[in-house]
Order: sequence, then structure tokens, then C-alpha cells
Amino acid sequence: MLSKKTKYGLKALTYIARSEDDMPVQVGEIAKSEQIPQKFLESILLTLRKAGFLGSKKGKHGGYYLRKQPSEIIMADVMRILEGPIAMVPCVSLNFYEKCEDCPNEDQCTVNKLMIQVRDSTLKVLRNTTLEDLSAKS
Amino acid sequence: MLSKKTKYGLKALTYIARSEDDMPVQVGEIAKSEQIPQKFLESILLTLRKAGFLGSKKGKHGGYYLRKQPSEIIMADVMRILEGPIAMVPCVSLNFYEKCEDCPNEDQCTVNKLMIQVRDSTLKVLRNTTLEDLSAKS
DNA sequence: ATTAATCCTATCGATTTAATAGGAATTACA
DNA sequence: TGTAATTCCTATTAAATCGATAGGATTAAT
Repeated sequence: MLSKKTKYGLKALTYIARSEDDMPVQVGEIAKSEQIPQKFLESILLTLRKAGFLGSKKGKHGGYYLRKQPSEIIMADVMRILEGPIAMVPCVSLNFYEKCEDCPNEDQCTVNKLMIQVRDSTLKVLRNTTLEDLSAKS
Repeated sequence: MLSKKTKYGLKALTYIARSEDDMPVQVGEIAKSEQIPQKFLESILLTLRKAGFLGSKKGKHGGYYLRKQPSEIIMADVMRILEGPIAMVPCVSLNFYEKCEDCPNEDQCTVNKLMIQVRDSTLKVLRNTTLEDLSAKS
């Protein structure tokens, strides 16, 4: 299951990408428009800022803005920050690899084999989709 | 994350498929060989039986056996029973569809669009992989 | 009968998730 | 210079889920 954190994060990124002004977008505005609990959204945008996707401006008339072009914000990267590993099993994760305690030899593990395939097919999609694709109006 | 239930279930199915005799395979044997808590495995195999993948024989010399050819046991179906929906979001699920409470119009939801693509690519793999593929010795 | 297996239900502890609360730090602007 | 508005940060909580365990009921072979 996709967490609400990720769902909200993706919606917020899309919202910001679509806002045409140069003005930073405020959390309250996004929260209201997308029906997201404001305090929860605050923490999500903070995470996205720390990860380098967003910049922020504090104080009155502050808010968040994109730090890269939408075409350079790749879904695989966003998902890893918000949702964690793409892989369904740590022993198959590229960025968060961990050996299974059970499972003596990974090479012969059938779950491993299957999940590598799932991971690769998912990655193919997520690497080829950017925020630009998401925020395209059509 | 793949649940342990699913992981254990897949390993057990593979184990049973590989056992060459006609004899039913006992839970205890699988649990020992695959390092799975026996009671937990019991409940998993029960689920797989109720879903029609396995048959069972009770009492002494009892155990579990496949009810279909391994080539007819499709991973997408197994995953749906053990793990639940393939889709990461209910509003994108083929078999477990649910509308989101937020999100007024699904057609325009960018999360929806992205998750449809992820779902389709995952399904492609899971529909084309059977227990025969998993249990192939090579 | 006895033994050995599946079957079934209930429960428990740990973890994770979604959300809330409260306030500190910073900035715009009157 | 002070006030309002905003991001920033930490802690806490309620609910759900997960993994595992417990205890026994049922069934079948010998």
C-alpha cells in the first residue's frame, strides 16, 4: 500500500509544479486545495526540502518552491524519499540492501528472483516518469 | 514491503512443488527446512488451501499437496490471496477497487495515473510467472 | 486406543502509520 | 519596533497491522 505520506507528497509536488507564479506556495493553500491535514503536510514538505526537491522561504509570504525543473524530478527518487525502498524485499533493494536472516543462499531463493523482476519493472516506470509528466495538464 | 506471510507462502509453495513424491508434504517438514515458525506456516497453508491452490490430508501421514499443475498456479493470483491487492492504491485496484474519499475526480488525479502504470507493469510480471518458473531448479 | 497430523479461534506484543499539539525561529511590513 | 504570518522542529497519541504464539478440536492411520 502506498502511504498517505507519499500520496500527499506527490499531490503537493504536483500542485507546486502547476502554480505558475514565482511566488513560493504556502502549505495552507496546498492543504486546503488538496484536502490534506495541514500539520501533516508540513512535515512532508519538510522532508522533501531536506531531500533537495524543494526550497523554502520562511516568515510572512513564505512557502515552498521547486529547486529543480519538473522534468528533472524523477519519481523513483521521490518515492525512495517518501515511501522508502522501491523493492518489496530488502534483499533485492538497490539502495537499501539487507540480507535476509533466514534464506541461506540468496542466489537460489525463488522469492528473491521473483522480486527482482517486480522491482525492475517498477523501476522502469518510476525512472521514466518525472514531475513534468505528472503535472501536465492534459 | 512484502509481508512475511507472503514470503513464507511462496517458499512453501515452491517447496511443495519441488517435492517429487505423491506423498503430501507436512507443515513441520517445510517449516524446518525453510526456517519458518510452524504455527504461522500452518495458518498460511490453510489460507492457500481455502483459496484452492492446495489440497490437504488430515491425520497421520497427512499434509499438503498442489491442486493444480505448477504451470497453472499464477503468481498474480497467489499474491492477491497472500498479500492483498497488487495495486498500491485502492482507486487503481482491479480486484479490490475503492474510491478515495479525498480526490474529487479520479481522472485528473496524478497519483492515480502514476499508480496505474506501476500496477500494469507489476501485473505483467506476476501474470507471466507461474509456480513452475519459481520451482525450476536452475 | 494411541499417535500424528491438519484445522480453527483467540490473543498478544511490537511496529508502523496518520495525525495532532505546542511552540521556536524567521521574515514582511505597518 | 512590534505584530502577524509563516516555516521549522520535537514529542506524543490513537489506531491499525503484522508476526507470532497458545491451546485445543478434529480427523485419520496403525
